[in-house]
Amino acid sequence: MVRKTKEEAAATRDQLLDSAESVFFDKGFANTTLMDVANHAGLTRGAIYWHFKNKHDLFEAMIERVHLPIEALAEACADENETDPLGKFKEFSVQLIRLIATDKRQQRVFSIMLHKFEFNGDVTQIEDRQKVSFVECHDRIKRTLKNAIKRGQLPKDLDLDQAAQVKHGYFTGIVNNWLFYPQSFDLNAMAETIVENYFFLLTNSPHMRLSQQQAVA
Amino acid sequence: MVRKTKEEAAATRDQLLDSAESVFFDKGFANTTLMDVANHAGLTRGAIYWHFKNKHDLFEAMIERVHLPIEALAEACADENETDPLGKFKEFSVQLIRLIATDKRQQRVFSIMLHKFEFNGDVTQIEDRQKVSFVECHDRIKRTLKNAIKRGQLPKDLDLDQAAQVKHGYFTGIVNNWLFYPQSFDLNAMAETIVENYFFLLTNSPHMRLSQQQAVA
DNA sequence: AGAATAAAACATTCATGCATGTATGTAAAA
DNA sequence: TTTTACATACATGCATGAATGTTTTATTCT
Repeated sequence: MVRKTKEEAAATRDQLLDSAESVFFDKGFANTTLMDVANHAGLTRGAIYWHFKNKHDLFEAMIERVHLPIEALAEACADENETDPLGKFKEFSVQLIRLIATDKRQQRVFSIMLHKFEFNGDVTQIEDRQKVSFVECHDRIKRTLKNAIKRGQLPKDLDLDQAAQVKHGYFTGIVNNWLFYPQSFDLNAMAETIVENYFFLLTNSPHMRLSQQQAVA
Repeated sequence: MVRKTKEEAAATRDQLLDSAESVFFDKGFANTTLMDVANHAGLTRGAIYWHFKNKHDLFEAMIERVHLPIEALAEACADENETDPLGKFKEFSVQLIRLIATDKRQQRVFSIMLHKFEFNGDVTQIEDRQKVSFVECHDRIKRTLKNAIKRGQLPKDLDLDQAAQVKHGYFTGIVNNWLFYPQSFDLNAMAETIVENYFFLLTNSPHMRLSQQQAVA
């Protein structure tokens, strides 16, 4: 039983990615063998080396599979022509938290990224990719907030950079903690409150505004 | 040149811990060899196996060295007899961020914990230790806030659990992001603003309060 | 249309290197 | 003389990557 058709081959590839998610989540990235992944899929290492260049290539493919659709959603919030950027942003933020809180696949992949994978000196490709996402995310938030200011939804002297930094840190921090210790609180139930608190800061906190000197400069 | 005196042996142990910090930070935990650590210290693996049980034991010792003093400071904030718990808490929070922002050793160790080490199924000891710290930290924050409420520094209907969760997530999230990408913003400069924003939420955000039903129950 | 050929989609086998743990050696301190 | 504080040497296992094998599908030639 070799040489499947194109669709069967694609299914095999997905199987391998599913296995990678499962095994990386259970054993951690560095600690899992490609044989582990292959066995879990009922295949051999030969299949992995056919579909992917190596272990890191497999990892990147696994990340991309869940990362791309989320990025598309986030990008929609940052659209200049969006007439309710703040509302859209708020809605997206709650949805994303809820998604992570309920979808097993998202939980596994995010958990792997945050707690079951380590950055080491020689594999800069993955770290670089993460940094690009990091910067893009920060930029997207800033564009969204800028549009919200333009449309009078947020104060004009809002410190955009800080607001973006706080949003990114605050949200990922809470998700990070929950993924590390899911029993510690109910993420799904807290989703709205978490988001509301951030937007409360945006509109009300004097510490989120540009200082006089910064505003002048 | 063997058989040093007690003090020299202790110095060797510290050297090994220093090397571990440096090499783990550069190459990641899983990717570094005990020979790497030994070589960096100008010693051999024999020295490591004398002072530590194995690689994980070395790791835990490295963590404890920076963890213990910080925990002691945090515990002081949670003291019931503290007359200004909120002020102490705020001061400590700023100091901790500043410490991480300026002290190279703290940066390395925290960075290793957050980005250069992964949890794998078989080594539950380290993960369990982290979870204990996690719960202790959460409990400490709650005790501190409770004392602050008792002394009229915070509203009585503050949602303690949520406030603790937000604090932990928000702070570690921002530090996490900065350690991952230090060039992205100036953590030291932002320290006070970060903290002020959290305390603004504590005293002003309606979403940080217990809902009527929760308050009754 | 049927045969021949190529190429896809894996499985199997092989060679290599390297990290770990342990066992043993050794010199100085107690 | 024993024990400490390491260094050196050894045995083991295992994961990787590449090489080769195998079968079926797709393509081309006649």
